[in-house]
Amino acid sequence: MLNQSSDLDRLFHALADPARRAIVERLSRGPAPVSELARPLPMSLPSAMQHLGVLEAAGLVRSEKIGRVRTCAIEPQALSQAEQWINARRIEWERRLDRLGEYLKTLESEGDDNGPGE
Amino acid sequence: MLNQSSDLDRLFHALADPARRAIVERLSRGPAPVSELARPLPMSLPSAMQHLGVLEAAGLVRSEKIGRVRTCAIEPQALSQAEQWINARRIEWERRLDRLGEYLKTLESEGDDNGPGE
DNA sequence: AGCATACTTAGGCGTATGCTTAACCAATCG
DNA sequence: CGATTGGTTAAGCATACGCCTAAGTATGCT
Repeated sequence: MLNQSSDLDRLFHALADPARRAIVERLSRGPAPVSELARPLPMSLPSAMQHLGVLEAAGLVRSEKIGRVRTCAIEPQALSQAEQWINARRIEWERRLDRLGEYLKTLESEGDDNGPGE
Repeated sequence: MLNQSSDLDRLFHALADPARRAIVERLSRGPAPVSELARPLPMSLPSAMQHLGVLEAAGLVRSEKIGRVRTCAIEPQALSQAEQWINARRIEWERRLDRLGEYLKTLESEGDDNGPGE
């Protein structure tokens, strides 16, 4: 595949799965070991670990192994990136709607009768 | 909060692809026909249409066919849902960090020596 | 009518994803 | 030390994804 998987690709992909979002939700309330993250999930431990791997690859989760326990924690910055992309889109369409509003006002005050450009 | 899952699944999945994000970015600047959305993408028209289908299934894009031209437009509300989920997570961990801060302050002022819970 | 345009549908192909079980470390515990 | 607990690796399999080409439909132009 030609895919060079950008940061956002990995981020959104990581969030596109209920199990992974559940993990993020849990970790938003505080760090936890792997087994605790896996327990509520309807799947085997290795599968849960795979999801954890995806989250870690996306930079959403950081983990450290102490003794035989790996403790996971959320990495808030990563989520911010996704938020920023979404925000940027909103800014764009809001600005566009503003321009459209201005334009319509102009038409109104000038009594011009051209159809709207879009 | 436990389950409108598949909505978010579709949403984040839709955003996890650069071609689809490119389409959303383009549509944030205003409506466009299918062919214009497809032109800049490094793929065939049918493939682009498939992406469009994913975006539409996710509720991110709405489209209407007039004559032989299908015009697509963005559906801002859909993106808001994703934003809200992300926001909710941030609220949670910020509140958690606040509580942690309070706790540490308490320890400091009381000179107590119990190990930290987390 | 004949032809171009703008999609749309159908079928197929290779890779990625998600899940499972079984086996394998490594750090405790009795 | 041997058993248990917590995690990791390996191998396999079914399905989903993303892409393609080829052919089909519907609209508009001349």
